[in-house]
Amino acid sequence: MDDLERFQDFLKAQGQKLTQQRETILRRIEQMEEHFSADDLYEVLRKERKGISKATVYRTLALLVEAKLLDALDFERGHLLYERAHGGGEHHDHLVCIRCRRILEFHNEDIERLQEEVAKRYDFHMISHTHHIYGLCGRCQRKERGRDLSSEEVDRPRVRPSRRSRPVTN
Amino acid sequence: MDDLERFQDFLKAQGQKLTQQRETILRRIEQMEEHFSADDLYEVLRKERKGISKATVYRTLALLVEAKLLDALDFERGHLLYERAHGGGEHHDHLVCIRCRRILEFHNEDIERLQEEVAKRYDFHMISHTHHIYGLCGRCQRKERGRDLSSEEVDRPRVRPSRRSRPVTN
DNA sequence: CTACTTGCAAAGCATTTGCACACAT
DNA sequence: ATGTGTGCAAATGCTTTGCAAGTAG
Repeated sequence: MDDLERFQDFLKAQGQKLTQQRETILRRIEQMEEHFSADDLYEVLRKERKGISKATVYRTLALLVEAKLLDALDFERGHLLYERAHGGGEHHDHLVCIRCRRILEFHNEDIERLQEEVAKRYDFHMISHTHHIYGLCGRCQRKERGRDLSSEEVDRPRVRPSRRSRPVTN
Repeated sequence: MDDLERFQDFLKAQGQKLTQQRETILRRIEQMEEHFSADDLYEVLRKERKGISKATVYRTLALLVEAKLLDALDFERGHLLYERAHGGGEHHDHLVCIRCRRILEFHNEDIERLQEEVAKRYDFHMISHTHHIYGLCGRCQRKERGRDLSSEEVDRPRVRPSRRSRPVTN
């Protein structure tokens, strides 16, 4: 059972339809890079003359998240990023390079377990979590060599966005 | 040395001024609840007839974050929340109740250590991190008793925001 | 058939910005 | 004085929505 069937089942289950646009979008997503924004996807479709509106892109992405075929991630203030869902499998978290915006994934069983304990200690029923580590990836550390890494520009990303490179928040 | 002095020093260091508005805002923040949005603060000031514009509220919050007197948090898609910075002290993370929006704080040294290891393993220079656990606080779990907790309404917060209660993303 | 979808343009929201005026130092 | 800061309103950027027309089942 592939994603398309899964999507169709999901849609049928709520009396919704598998349209041309929805199918096109699902297929195109299979070839997107790991993390993409609604606009990234819209641009790709537009360049390929698929004639799908931005509204439909947004609506379909939301459906795919509901169908658990995509996960929505929220590291960049101002817009969501999507990634293919690792089908019920292992959860993963992210290392986000604040310089080049590259995103690495990690999974650590010990951390997963410890956070369960934390939740229990607070009488908290954990449903999901996000764990983002912000910093410089290997490549960017090397580029930074010589520059002052502790300067606020890196160490304290500002809240006031610079529109070019988004700030990192806690 | 209190926050006001610290802020003044920070401002002076960059040739900026401590204005009436900035002082009023700083003082008012000391009486805000733990986590507040720019708009929460603006509303309070407006009700108290302080005559401070929204633009100034935003500009001042950004300054306070730069001055490390506030931290900006980003759990809710669409707007930032601020909290008083725990002066250089111990970092903490958050448990966010998706039902009542209450936010609890936690600190776990083991997790902190493990994530350092993860970063190292990926040749990543960690600068900051965020770790948010979403779920139901004890109070809301009890209220939920009898309802179907695994229903998508709770288990799979949708991307499509309901405008009233914001969705949770990963 | 007929309810669900789409495209378009307009609306929303939180936040930022341009500008003329006001104010700390 | 003079460079900063402020209020206002307009601009942004991403995302959602209303509505008339199109389409899947």
